[in-house]
Amino acid sequence: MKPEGPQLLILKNVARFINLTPLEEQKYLSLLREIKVKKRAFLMQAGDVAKYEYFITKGCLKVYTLDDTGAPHISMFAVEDYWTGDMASFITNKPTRYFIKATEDSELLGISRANYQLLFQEIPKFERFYRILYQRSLISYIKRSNHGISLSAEERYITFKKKYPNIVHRVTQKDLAAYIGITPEFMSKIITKVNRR
Amino acid sequence: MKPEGPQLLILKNVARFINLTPLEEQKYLSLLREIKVKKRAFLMQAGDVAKYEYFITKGCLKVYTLDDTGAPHISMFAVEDYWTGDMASFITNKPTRYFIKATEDSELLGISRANYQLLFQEIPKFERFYRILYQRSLISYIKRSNHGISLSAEERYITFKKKYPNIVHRVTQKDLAAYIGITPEFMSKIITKVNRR
DNA sequence: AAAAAAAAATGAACTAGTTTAAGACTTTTA
DNA sequence: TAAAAGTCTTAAACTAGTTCATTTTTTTTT
Repeated sequence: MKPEGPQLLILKNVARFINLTPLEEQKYLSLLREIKVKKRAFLMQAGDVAKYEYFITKGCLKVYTLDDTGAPHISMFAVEDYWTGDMASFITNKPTRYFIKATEDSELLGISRANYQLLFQEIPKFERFYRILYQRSLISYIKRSNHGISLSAEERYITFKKKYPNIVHRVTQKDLAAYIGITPEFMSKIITKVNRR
Repeated sequence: MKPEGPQLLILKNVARFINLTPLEEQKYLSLLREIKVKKRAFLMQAGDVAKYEYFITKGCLKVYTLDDTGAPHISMFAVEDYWTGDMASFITNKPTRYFIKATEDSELLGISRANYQLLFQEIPKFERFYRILYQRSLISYIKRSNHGISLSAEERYITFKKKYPNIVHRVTQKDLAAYIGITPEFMSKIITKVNRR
């Protein structure tokens, strides 16, 4: 049986950094599980232990925490061809503080902790794949953590818009505010101001 | 010849995630270069291409950028047993926007781009080492990028103090302010306020 | 050990971003 | 398709953090 649709997408993603033989591809796909979530459904909630790391093949999800006042802080929007999950919980087996909620009907491929570990034994090349994947994520999170601290809200909005032109229109302004780190009211003001130019 | 001092420290750091044979240890150490920098000297300046990734065996350094107003934003303090550098520049070979400056006389071990790549060929286990190292850094940068956006300056200071009790006293208040993302004046106020309790 | 330079403290006037509240608009549910 | 729930806008009063200016304290240089 030939891989298709979602499978092709994840194999292409992996092929950015490592070459797999057809046999290895089969093996890899066999370690993944297909998951579907309806809009507004949760993939994970605070208190859960993260059972999977996810690759998104369709849709959009938001990853967020709630602070002690109950206000949400979004740490990422995950769309097609992105990886997501709570790595800390996934590798330590401790409860997560994150929620992952679909903002559209979505489809994912999940790898369980057991299979993630098995993967490194069976196809050691995946150490390299994840080494490079994490290295790249690290670069962008280092940048984001600097931006969060050093840029104004307006600058952060403009940066986001430039970096993710495809995502801006797919999420609510409220969620965008929770990502940028400001109130929805101030987000509204910024957007009015920026678009006026 | 037996490894000692700085060499022992880096081998111990690596041994957290992978086991090396004595021969592999020798090979690894042969790919590293010892570097010393005096207090206030630069290891890297904006415009340079990052030639090395560094492991600190002694001292303290600050990694920072300057914004368009010339204000510094510190992205990390690197002390003994920490890894640092500008990974984006190191792997893409493009000029960095970072400065790395010693805040104390410091000693480091550096690995060049060529040797970094050679390392993965000669001792593939290092893919695993870096996979785990980057995975862990990623977890802490994701947290930091959320904190930068969602916590008040006072909360960020308290969090820093709790996480790096050994570093707080080693850096100036001004540098701490540039790390937390506030003015030195406001940092001074926060410290007075927090210590008053 | 003195002079110079940098860091820290303090305060007053300012600005970016929050809070609260209310009305208009859009999407979801029954 | 009407009602309910959530989202967006606007505005006034507020607060966290900045800016600018001055003095004191600490560190560095000679």
